[in-house]
Order: sequence, then C-alpha cells, then structure tokens
Amino acid sequence: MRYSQMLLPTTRETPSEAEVVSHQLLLRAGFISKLTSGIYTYLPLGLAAVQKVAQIVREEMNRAGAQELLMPMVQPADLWIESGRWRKYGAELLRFTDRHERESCLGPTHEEVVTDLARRLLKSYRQLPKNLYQIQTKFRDEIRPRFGLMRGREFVMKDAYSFDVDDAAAGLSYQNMYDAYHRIFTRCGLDFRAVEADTGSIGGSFSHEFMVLAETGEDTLVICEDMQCGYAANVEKAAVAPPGGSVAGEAEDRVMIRVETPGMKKVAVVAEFLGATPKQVVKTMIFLADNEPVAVLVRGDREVQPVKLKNLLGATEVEPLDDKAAYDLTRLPVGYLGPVDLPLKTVADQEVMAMANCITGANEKQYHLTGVRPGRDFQPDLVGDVRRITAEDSCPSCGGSLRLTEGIEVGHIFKLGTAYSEAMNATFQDSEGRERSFVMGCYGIGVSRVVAAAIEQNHDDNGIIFPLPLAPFQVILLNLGLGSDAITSAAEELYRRLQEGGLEVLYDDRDERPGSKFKDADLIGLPFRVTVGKTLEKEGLIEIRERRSGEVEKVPPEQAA
RNA sequence: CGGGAAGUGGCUCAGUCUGGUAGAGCACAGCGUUCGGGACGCUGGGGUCGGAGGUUCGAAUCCUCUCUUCCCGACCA
Repeated sequence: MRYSQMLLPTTRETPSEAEVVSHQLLLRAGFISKLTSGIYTYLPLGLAAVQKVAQIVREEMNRAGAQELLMPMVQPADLWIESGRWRKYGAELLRFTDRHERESCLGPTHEEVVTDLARRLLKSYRQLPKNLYQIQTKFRDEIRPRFGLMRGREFVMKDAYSFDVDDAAAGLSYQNMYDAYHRIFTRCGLDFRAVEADTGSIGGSFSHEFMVLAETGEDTLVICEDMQCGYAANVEKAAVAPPGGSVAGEAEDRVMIRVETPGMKKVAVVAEFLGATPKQVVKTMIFLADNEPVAVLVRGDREVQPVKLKNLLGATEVEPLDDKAAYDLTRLPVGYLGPVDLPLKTVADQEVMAMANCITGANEKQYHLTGVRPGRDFQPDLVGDVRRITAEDSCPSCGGSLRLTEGIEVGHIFKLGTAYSEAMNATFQDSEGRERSFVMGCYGIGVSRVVAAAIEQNHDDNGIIFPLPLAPFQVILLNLGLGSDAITSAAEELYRRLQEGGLEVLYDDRDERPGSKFKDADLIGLPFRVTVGKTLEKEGLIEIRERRSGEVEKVPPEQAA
C-alpha cells in the first residue's frame, strides 16, 4: 500500500478525550475515529489490525473443529422472553420496536439465536457434537463506555457455542476451546493468563477468563508465584484458604464489655483508641442483596468481595450501601454496627469465626464492644469465604505465595450446561431414542479489544510496537529521497520485490520531510522499517530497523528480506 | 444511575473571574528557502464560542434550562 494514497490521519497531539495509552495511540496513529461515545469507525489501518486478530481466531477455531456462520444482529424479543433474559438482561440490551410494533433488540450475544437454531436443525445425537461460531459486531449499551476500543458499545467479537450430548462430552468441548484459546493468544504474541472466573450474567457453572497482563487492565488477578502450580484467578472469584490456627489456643475467656467510643466510626480509629489493631476488629458492613439488607462481617483490615458474597447468598444482585442509604433502610446506628443482637440477616467471613477476642460495634451510637467471641456472643446466619484475597494470602491450590496483577479480559469461556436448552426446549434424541437437552458451552473473544490490549502491552513513548502477527503491515518502507531518481527508483524496486516476497508493505512515498516520516513510522508501530535514503547514495546500502529493539542493520538493497 | 470535570476553527488550548471588534500553536492552501528524527519566512482560507431562553445599549463572558463528551463507582469480550 502506498502511504500517499491511504487514509491514515496521524496527529502529533493527543486528543483530550483519550486517557489510556491504547486509546491515545489508536487515535493518534489514525486507526480509529470516534462517531459517538463508545462507537468507532475502524479506519483502514485499524481494520487491518482487527482483521489480523480475526484471521488468527478463525484459523484456530477451524482447526479446533468449529464451524463459522453468521447470525443476525437484530433479534426478536420472543427468543429472549423464552430464555428469561428479556427481563434479566437489563438496560444493556438495546431494545426497540419495528414498524409492526414487534419488539426486538440488538444482539449483545447470541445464546438465544443459536439455541433456537440448534433446536430446529439438530435432531439427533448423531449430529453432535457441534461447535458454531461467528465473528461479528456486537452491541451492548454499556453504562459507561470507556478507553476507546477497550470498552466500546459496539465491538467486534468472536462468539462460539458448543452442543454436546452430555456433561462429559461438554467437558471435552470446553477443554478443546480452552486449548484453542491458548493457541490463539500465544499466536497473537501476547503475555496472557487463563484464570478461574465468575460466570456473570451469561450464567452457567464453570468458566475461565483469558487475561492479557497490562497495567491498565480493568480486572485484578491473583497468580501463584509457583510456576509448577500455575494457579491463577480473578480476585472476584479467588478462593481464600480457610484460616489456620485454632481458636482454642486463645481460649482464655474474655467477657464482653461495652465501651464508649465517641465519634469513632472508622476501624483504624477505634482500634487505636482501644490499643488494638484493625486485625482485632470485626467490621460490619451493610449490603443490599436482591433488595434485602444483609450485614456482612469481615476482619477490620479486610475488604468484602461482592461477587463472592453474591454467590454465597445465591443472589442475583449485590451492592454495598453507603452510610446514608444503610441508615435510611435499616434505621440502625451506622458506624457502630456489630453482629451481637443485630436484627438483620448476617453473613460472616470464615476468618471472623476464627477470631477469639474481638472488637465490634455495639449497635448503639458512640459505643463498641470488646471481648466479643464469635459463636458464643453471636451466631451468623451464614459463614463462608466472602473477603477479597490479598497478596499476603497463600495460594489456595498449593499454599505458595501469590502475586496480584492487572489484566484485560480478552476471552471468556463458559460451561453453560442445559440452562438455555431447557429454558428454550432445545432437545435431541439420544441413542436410546430419549429426548435430551443439549449440554452447551459458550466461548467469547473480544477481537477489537485484543487490538487495544496488544497496544497496552506493547508500546513506548514514540508509539505502538506491534507484535508481528497482529501488525497491519509487517514492514514500512521509507523513501527519503523523493528528489532523487536513483533513490526513488531503488525504493520503488524494493517495494515491488518485498511484496513479491510475500511481505505486507506500507510504502511511505509521501512528499514529507524525513523527520515526519520517522515519527509516523514509530507511531504506527510496524515491526520493521526499511529506509532508502542518503546511505544508499553514500554507501550503496539501505537500513533495516526493528521497531521494538531499535536495532539497525545496513544491507545492500538486493538482500532485503 | 450516583459523584466530578469539560464543551471556543480539523487538533491542543488561551480568552470567561472583572460583559465592549473572537485569539495562538499545530493542521490545511499558495510562494520561496530547506530536506536522516514532527524545519523556516511571507501570504491565505476556515469559528452559529454545544443548543435554547433570559438579563443588558451590548453576552464566548452573567442567569436558567438543556444536549454532548470525558473521568471515578456498579456491568462486561
């Protein structure tokens, strides 16, 4: 491609709307152009990068035995009513009515459509297993789109759906996709981890997220330092090992005492006032779980992990309440709450139950209790693992040490079981002639997000540094001697020969000064830069420079490869 | 939806407090000099100051309403 003919609007300045690096560089390097919040046009270079990812995904999906199809973007409400998600999905589902007053929506995902397809086309166990996928633009009316391609409302996604005869077979399909995902992200040249994850709104029983490690990630991961172990999980999910040590050791029975703690609502303040540490305090927080207030107890220095709480309660939605909302709802002395005689459903973190002698609120303004003994002085309705894991915790799998890191979710695979097939009555006949529901799995990859994630992980002050497999072109060829026939004809010749050699080449034939060309080349971030300029006249050589390392090699023009 | 910030030429921003002829740099067009890390000089084109209403002799500037965008939280590929 000749740069002079390409729509490739690079800018020197960073548009003020962009906060994260990938967004800034995508805009500056002329990859995308914003239409409105969370909705972008992919300019030629941006599209080329997206297509690189898509092609890798496609090849590996096909290799794994999946078949590509393309489902409609507009979907009838009927299907969503059948699955129950018309009600559950919420405002993220963009709904509208057509001219016949039929309710419809823009597809944020395709479980309903594909399940409908399966129940009509797949009748026999002999047709199974099947794995169907598509690469398509999805629409989710995100509450807050942000970070450019990282969280858009429109985005390119690969979604695959597997249909199996039973759980065991579905497990194989799941594993097959797990392996395919590993190959995909490895081929993309990304530093990633597969982690255990929460299943979220798609539902189902088991899932892994594929995370690209990058500082700007929206998720936090825990990774076991022991490479042998390989444990990795989203902190939303990461199980905390039950506390060791027995309570009996500190069994000297303390008596509960009520003490005045004027104006002390914060754990740290109370602890200091009483000559203790936050570790001896039980923190009582109010959450709203499916519209019912619940008191949650964790050690004073811990944080509640809402997703774990949600799963423990079996609730569909859980949110923390601030002091005012909590008071309005419960009329309790917020700031001085404690589990003793608390008139609310109470959930305790497992760790709290192992505390022998603790400080809690007294459920009375300006007062706390000391010497409280869980199990003796109060009995929670539910005990479980609800706190957020920390780097100080030990690996729940091997007991080794853990590391916390940020990640960008680029893929997510789920075991769905029969949730959708049962709801939508999607059945086939097994080998004994019985009707059975498909056992399903679903597997997503944020194709456009992969591009953003790759840039988050691979850039420097001068611009993008594309991993070779994702680069929209492999080489940028600079002609720095437009005034010189010798240089220009050498550059043209090289352009032709590189292409004939099977390389994708962006040929910068613009009438620009060398400085601008170098800057643009760095910004766009193609892996190799070939420069034809005055060194050709002086030494008869051209330069090949690797974008990532900056290493330069001078060779005669004939040898370029 | 809650909290915060911002809307002035294609981009980055000044001007707003204290009302009085709409500015700069970059980008764009022309001419000349330049030409290996975003050159320089001269000339030129381009702006309903987000929108509506109000106050005023006079509004980018003050008031009211509204729209949009960005950031922080809940959601997710």
